[in-house]
Amino acid sequence: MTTPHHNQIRALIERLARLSEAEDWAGDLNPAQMSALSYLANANRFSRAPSHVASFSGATRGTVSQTLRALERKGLVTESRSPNDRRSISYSVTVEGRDLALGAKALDNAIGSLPPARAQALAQGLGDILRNLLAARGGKTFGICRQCRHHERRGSAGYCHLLQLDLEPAETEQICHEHEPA
Amino acid sequence: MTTPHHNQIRALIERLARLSEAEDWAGDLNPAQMSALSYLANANRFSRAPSHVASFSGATRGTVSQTLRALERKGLVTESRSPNDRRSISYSVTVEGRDLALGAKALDNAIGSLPPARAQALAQGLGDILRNLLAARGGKTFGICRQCRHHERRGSAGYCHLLQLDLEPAETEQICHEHEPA
DNA sequence: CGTAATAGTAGCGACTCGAAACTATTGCAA
DNA sequence: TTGCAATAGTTTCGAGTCGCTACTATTACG
Repeated sequence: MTTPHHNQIRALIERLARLSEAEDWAGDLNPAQMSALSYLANANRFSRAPSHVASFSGATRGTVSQTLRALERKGLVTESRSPNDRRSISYSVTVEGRDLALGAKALDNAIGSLPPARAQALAQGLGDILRNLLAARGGKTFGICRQCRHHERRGSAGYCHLLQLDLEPAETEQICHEHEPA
Repeated sequence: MTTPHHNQIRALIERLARLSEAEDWAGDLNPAQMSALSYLANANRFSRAPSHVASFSGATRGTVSQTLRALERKGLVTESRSPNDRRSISYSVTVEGRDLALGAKALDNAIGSLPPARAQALAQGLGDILRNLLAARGGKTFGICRQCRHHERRGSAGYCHLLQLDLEPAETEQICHEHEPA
């Protein structure tokens, strides 16, 4: 029993994303690459493996593997194997990659014209939808470290009770694949 | 001057769309095909040409041409050439295509769980963003006939002052490529 | 009339997509 | 300790998207 409103909102979300992605092509990247690059630029050091990107984007590991190779060929990310677990790989974003990932897009400007109160309501509503969707499909939340159940604030820095690790101030603002809502 | 909030909202929109599109693949259609099919299922008889789909989705005519051929091979749309202008083509959605296009998606359920007031605010905010974005890139609005500047209501039916045509009741609820906000 | 604009198509190369089959490493249990 | 299962990532495949450029057909207009 979905009212016309639900279809309308879904249509809006998908059309906005499609128009926004049409812009990515101009910058020598396609949407999947931009999405992966943007994720890597905001993820902490425990969350930059191909499988994390796959889980975040809803794609398979095989597809993500190719996307990351494409990004590496373009000099936007570099791969580094872990000494602990020699199966796993962590990708780092280069300076060029960071510039590309953090650049402002036309959609940002369109959002920026909104009154702050409306933007606030929008962020909340979209956040609710995302949580509902992830709950339904059993996906991870990929939230910000600082807002995690396992996070303990220590001044400007922090501590993760799950990994039992001290966290630098910058790390507490990054995306973590272990994130769980408080 | 984009505040962190703008990036966050854009990230939410793109992630929601990406997760939603990941579902389309399961149903033998890819996101571009589903988007085109969904558009055609809701567009009026003046707005079902390849160039209209291209303008709506932000893709090129060449790309859309191939997408529509794929949909035709799958028996979801049929092409019909116009007797008036023999250059132009109008696509119609078959019964199978309509079932596929109008089926509910997981994202709809996630949206359906929102309180009506929040859903209302969401639809307004997203609509504002879309209008801003289209104004910036000079795109058409592709709104609903009934909400157009050229529309005159005549009982349950209507009249278009631009095309100087009588409109059947069902047509006044469809998407029109000539749509201009009131 | 002829030239310009419009509508759509064809072919190219790079890439995504899922699926399935594959290698290499690590974990665990008998 | 040995052996099997789970995990992490890659490879290959075919279908299809993507922008791009070059192309045909039709229509509009000066």
